[in-house]
Amino acid sequence: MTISLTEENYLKAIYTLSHLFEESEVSTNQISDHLKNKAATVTDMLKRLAEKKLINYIPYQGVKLTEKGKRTAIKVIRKHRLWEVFLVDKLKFKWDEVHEIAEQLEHINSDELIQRLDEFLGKPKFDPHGDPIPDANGQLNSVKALPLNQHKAKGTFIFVGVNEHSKAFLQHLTSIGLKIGDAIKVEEINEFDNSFKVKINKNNSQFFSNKVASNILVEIKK
Amino acid sequence: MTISLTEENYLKAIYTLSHLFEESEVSTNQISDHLKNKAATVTDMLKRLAEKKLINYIPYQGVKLTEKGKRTAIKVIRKHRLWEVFLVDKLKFKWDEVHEIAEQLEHINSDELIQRLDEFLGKPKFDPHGDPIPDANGQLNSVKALPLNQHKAKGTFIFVGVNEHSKAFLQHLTSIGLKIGDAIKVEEINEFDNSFKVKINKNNSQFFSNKVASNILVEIKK
DNA sequence: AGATATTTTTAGGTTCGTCTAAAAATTGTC
DNA sequence: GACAATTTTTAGACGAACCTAAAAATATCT
Repeated sequence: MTISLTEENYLKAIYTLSHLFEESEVSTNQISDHLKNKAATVTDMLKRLAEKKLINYIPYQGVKLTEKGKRTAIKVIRKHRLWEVFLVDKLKFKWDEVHEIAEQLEHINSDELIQRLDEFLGKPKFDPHGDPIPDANGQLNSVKALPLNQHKAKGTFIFVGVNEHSKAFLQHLTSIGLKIGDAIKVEEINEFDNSFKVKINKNNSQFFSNKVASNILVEIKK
Repeated sequence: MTISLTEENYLKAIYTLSHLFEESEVSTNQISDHLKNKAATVTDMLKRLAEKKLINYIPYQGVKLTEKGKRTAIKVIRKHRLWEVFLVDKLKFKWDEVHEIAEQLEHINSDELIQRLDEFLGKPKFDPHGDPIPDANGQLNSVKALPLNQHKAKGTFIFVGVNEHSKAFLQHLTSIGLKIGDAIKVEEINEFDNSFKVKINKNNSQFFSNKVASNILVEIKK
């Protein structure tokens, strides 16, 4: 059974949406917003994916991926993230330039290719935005870092990833001089708007709105 | 105006077929054989390509690429060959394993990607089968090497490319120990069947049927 | 609980890329 | 030059992936 490029994109969308908080059912409208398709179009596709046993679909009740659907989605995500590493590490693209190209490359079909690409890149564990890369068996580094704004106390953190992948946000981080791996020392938390005054790598003072802080994933520095 | 993956494949097919001998018109049946589609399907597509000014099409008379069509076809060929170099040089695929994957990769759409890939690979002039890679302006190294069987005299040649890209043929060449760049010394030409007795790199004696010799492109060794 | 608002599905239509069967044009032959 | 063979096009159909408009189911609000 073959899975079309479009079907792969639906599976990926369902996977992503179902993991936004804890694992949950996904509604037709959520998918339609995410993929910018009409809800009627989504319903059509959900029926076909259910036919193919890639999702469990009960009309009006939302959908969940089956094991098979989940495997397919994770494989696409693996490919996407590996290609992003290739584009940044080998072709020297900036981290805000690779998403659209990886959206195309993720659909290239060849297990051998992915295996060799993975080796060529040194079996990376994270993509350029800090997102974990599933291994060949679909295992994902499950420890999810928390957004900076959920840490309610001052302290020093390591910037390990982003929650938002838009060009605008990524370019903003670049422009203030923040990259994956940098240290972020929280010096003040403003109660009234939950904004943060921080120092990046000891010498670069910056101000983060709560919105920015909510999209910066950090680990506590040991 | 966007050109679909399918349209790109038709343009590439027309380009390839029109350059088999000297530049010539291509018939509906030639395309239908090459792409393994029915002639009726080809006719439909030719009408659409003509609409888009990618080909000149006169019913019953065959087709020719317009300048625009030619540019598009050459770009796809450039991408195909660059990706083949990537697969062989960087990912260590064998030369007989890369065609199908490159058929997919050739449709990835990003000028920036191709430019950077070209640089990453060291701006190669030939792909792993010895086919010339068009430059960014679509210029092709026009000096076409001749098949070994068209040289009617003994002498020493350099193996620079193949006329036939099937897995079976490429594996055959590998199995007899012949690779691009090797010297081929013609020691005998048999008149009755135009077969060749040769020596590869001074110590490897081989026998080439005319069919094999017709698919091996060589230059005279200086 | 009943009325209203929202979400989701159904019904019917479009374009792309394919097909088969039949008709038309071109080519080859005597 | 007429008839046969071959090539090509036309006509009509189908599945995939989208759409709009309308109907049905579910959720919300007093």
